[in-house]
Amino acid sequence: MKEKKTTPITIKDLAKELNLSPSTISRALSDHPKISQATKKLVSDKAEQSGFRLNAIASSFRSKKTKSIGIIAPRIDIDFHSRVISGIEDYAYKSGYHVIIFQSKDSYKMEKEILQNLQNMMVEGMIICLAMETKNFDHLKKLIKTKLPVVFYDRTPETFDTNKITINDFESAFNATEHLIKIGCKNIVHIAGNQSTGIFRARLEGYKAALKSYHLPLRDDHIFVTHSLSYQEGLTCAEKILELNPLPDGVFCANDYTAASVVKVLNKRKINVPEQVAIVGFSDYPIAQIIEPSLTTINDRAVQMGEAAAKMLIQHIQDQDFDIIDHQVITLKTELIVRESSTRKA
Amino acid sequence: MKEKKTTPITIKDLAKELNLSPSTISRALSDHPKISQATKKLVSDKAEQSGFRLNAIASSFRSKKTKSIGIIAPRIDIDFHSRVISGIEDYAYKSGYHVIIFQSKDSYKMEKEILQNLQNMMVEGMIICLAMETKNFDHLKKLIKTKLPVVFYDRTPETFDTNKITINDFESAFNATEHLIKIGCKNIVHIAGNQSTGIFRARLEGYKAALKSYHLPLRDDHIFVTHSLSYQEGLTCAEKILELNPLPDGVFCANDYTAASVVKVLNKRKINVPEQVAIVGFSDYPIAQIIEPSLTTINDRAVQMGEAAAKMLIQHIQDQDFDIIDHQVITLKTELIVRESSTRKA
DNA sequence: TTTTGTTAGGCAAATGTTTGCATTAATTAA
DNA sequence: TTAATTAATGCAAACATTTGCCTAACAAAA
Repeated sequence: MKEKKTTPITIKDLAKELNLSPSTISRALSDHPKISQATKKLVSDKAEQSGFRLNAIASSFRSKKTKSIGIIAPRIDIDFHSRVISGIEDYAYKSGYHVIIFQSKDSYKMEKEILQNLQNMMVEGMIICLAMETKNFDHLKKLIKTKLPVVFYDRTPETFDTNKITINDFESAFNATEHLIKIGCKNIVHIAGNQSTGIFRARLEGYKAALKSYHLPLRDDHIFVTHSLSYQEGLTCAEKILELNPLPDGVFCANDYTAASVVKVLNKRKINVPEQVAIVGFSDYPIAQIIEPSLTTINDRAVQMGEAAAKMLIQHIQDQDFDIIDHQVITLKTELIVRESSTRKA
Repeated sequence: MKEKKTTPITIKDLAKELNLSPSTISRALSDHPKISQATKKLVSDKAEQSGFRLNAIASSFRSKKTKSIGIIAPRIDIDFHSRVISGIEDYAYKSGYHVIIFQSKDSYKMEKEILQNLQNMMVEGMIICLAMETKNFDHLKKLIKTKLPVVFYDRTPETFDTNKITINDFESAFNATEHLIKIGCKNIVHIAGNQSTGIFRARLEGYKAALKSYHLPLRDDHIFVTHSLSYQEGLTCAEKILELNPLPDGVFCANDYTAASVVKVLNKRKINVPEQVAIVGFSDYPIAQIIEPSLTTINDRAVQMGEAAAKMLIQHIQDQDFDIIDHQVITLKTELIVRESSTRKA
């Protein structure tokens, strides 16, 4: 029953068959300039015809180039991350790299463990979004000291300088809040994300700054801090918002899940969105277009963020000129997408 | 400016320092029974203290075990796939494997190309969801002939037998339709997926079978076949449904995006869901809970599908007993989740 | 004492490719 | 004709680890 494992054809086999040396085969296969066109054709034809495949492991072993990059994301079944990763994979594939993906599940322990694995695997670079639990950055600093190219996205280290791709969360939040003010809101609530994470602090600050700059009062009971901006937490916040007196006339949420929850609860209570309460979310998740009324939100450029991260990383891997760069920070433009939830009749 | 590249510590270095042979170090590190506890401790302490890391590439090269599995999905920024992949990664990680991910973008050409790459990389197994374009299965048959363990999920080959994990699309669709019938619908429309794909054909058949088994007439103009079940296509279908005379009293959609579109359009036209038209979707995407009214749908077990695929694959990789198995098919139970869009007042 | 067995570890080959350097053949300049 | 140059290819080492087989040392059995 047991079939004999067919041993794969190697470069040596080809060499023997063609009466050439292994080195010539190797060079012909990688289009080396010192090999004649005739020989190259000979080799590639033979390779094709005999079903030869280059052993990538042996090749990596010898050349020290694995053509692989590691990704650590908190999880991949979240719209934002799956889009970033899609962008990374796209760009990487076009550049001849492949991606190895791990989920930290927002655990510090996992993050450290994965980092170890990835280094053993000799990836040529890494793209990382920090786990929420991560407060100690020693493992990351140590990693960077090894000179392995690393790029962080979205949730990035704050206590030291490194390569990052982010959006301007402060400004985006400012714009979102300003938009509410401009359509006439005077009493604006914010549903905030976990304050141990920089981007959510920045969004809160942006909200505050907008109020301040328009001389609107800042009320503590207008800020609702959640743990993970989940749909569930959004529902609870919405209930609490309804108890506020007077009822706010605008809500800026740090993501679209919570914003959608608020819309839903207000709809149920027959409170008109946007006339009575206008709502702005963050991230432009698919639901933003689908819910009724459709949701004004911030396009957070997830796919582009992935592409930019991959591009930056691969430049650092390949380009000599980048050796001189200590670290690089790219901030992507965001865009306020105005939809029904903040469009009041004139 | 250029820092000297610190050469990594190898097994040989450890051997020299401890006056042991490389083979002993290797065995100690992998907990070989023939090495004494004392030596193991010595070695692992020294390894720890000196920052040694085992070169996984060299190890793979020699042992022919890469501990990696390849995934080919149409895309990863779609809820269903990102959840499946999350399930795969989870299970694989626990079992000591890592995953390399590629997106075929539903292109046949890409699929073939990726397959080549993956084989060169010497992954120990592959998990594949077919590209929509793929009609010719030669590349896959050839792959399977190499004895490399492969598991397909969701969109699986139909012209030959192989390892698969699917749900019972026919039965799920039957149940969904039956549910509509049982709440009193007599005039049910189906929004179908691309009919070149087996699972969408099966869903259509399930719909038809349910009508038949309840002696309801089957009308051609009640079936709307879409290209990719997108939100946009859902909107167009919904408009066409409104032109039907009489207006249908139930809609079964092959996914939640189109279902959400229909809900949205009907809401806009002030047609009451579920009283006038009841709606059932498929897949239990996050939006299903968020839209108003919330959507009755089929839980398609995406995460479990990923876990099951990884489990099956890893068994085939590791377990001698599986050599005797030619192919294996697992069909997961689905679940009808009844929500507001099909709950009529008694 | 000799034989047998056991335990812990060493030797050296093997893995498939790449690459610096050497070599050969062919061409050109002198 | 010969030296110098160029083009095309070969040689052999190197990469870090694993593994089949061998051996030394010691203990137990005969």
